[in-house]
Amino acid sequence: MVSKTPDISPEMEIPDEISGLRMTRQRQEVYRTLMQERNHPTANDVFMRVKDRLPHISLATVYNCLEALVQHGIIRQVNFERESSRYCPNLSEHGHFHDATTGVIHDVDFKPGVNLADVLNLPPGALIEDVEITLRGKISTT
Amino acid sequence: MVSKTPDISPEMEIPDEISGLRMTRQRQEVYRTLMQERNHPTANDVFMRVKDRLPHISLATVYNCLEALVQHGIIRQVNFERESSRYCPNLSEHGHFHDATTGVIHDVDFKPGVNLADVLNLPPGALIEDVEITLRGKISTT
DNA sequence: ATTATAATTGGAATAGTTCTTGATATCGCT
DNA sequence: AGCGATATCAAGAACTATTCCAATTATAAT
Repeated sequence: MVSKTPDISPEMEIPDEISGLRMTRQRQEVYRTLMQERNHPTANDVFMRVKDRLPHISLATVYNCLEALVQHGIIRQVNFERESSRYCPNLSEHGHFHDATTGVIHDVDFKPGVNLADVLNLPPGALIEDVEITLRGKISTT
Repeated sequence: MVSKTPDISPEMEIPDEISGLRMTRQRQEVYRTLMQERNHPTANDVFMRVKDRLPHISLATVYNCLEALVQHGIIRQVNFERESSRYCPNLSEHGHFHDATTGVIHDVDFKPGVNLADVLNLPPGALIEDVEITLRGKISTT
């Protein structure tokens, strides 16, 4: 993984509120799962994982929690082609490299000092609000 | 639109075969539609448009045609978030800027000489096979 | 405590896309 | 041209990820 964020233990305290979002038990567990599983899990992955700790949670709730977390800028939603959305708690602006052989998704940071507007011919007046950079390919081990 | 490609008239000849793909009547019309409608139409948009010329065509066939064209590198499939896939015949490596106010999608070219590997911290050994760059934002008219 | 608001659940509904099956068309060969 | 093999098409059913809905439960505010 190119980009790192501090590890969170299974028992880590998660505050009652993050950026104005009330952290209910369900949201805490969803968020904790994302912090532990750094492999860009899908909503269903999260669901299965969280069920260990909250056996009564529903998939709809996981979707609700994920959406709330995304809405409040606490996590990011990542889409690959038409596959299920994936979620990651890495908030730094970054892209993703999808290794076609292993299926692993690697976070990809910008090199320091790089500005998208320097690299792309944007339409005049364009104000970027969100960037999604997705690469697919192989990793040569040789 | 930042990037341009030659216009194609409604009656334009389309060869019997493009890059090894047999161009059936249906594929021709689907392809022709994409060449005329440069607004990144969805499969359904294409379907409705093609029906004028081939009233018996089915949506499934449009999907089949689009997939065949994508598979053979004749067109590109573009995804925004979880919306319907869109298709474009602009083969040059480029990204897309989605204007949140108007809904218009602008092609965005790289500035000349830009290499992705110069800009991103790729995982070691990464061989990029496909790039998808999607920007969302507004265009200030002031 | 009581009321109001927000969150959760489970299941039903939706949308986009893919799959299936049988019919049609096209290709390669004689 | 005829014939079998292969590819394509059409129509609708099926599938999957996600969202919606209505009822219940939890939390916050007074």
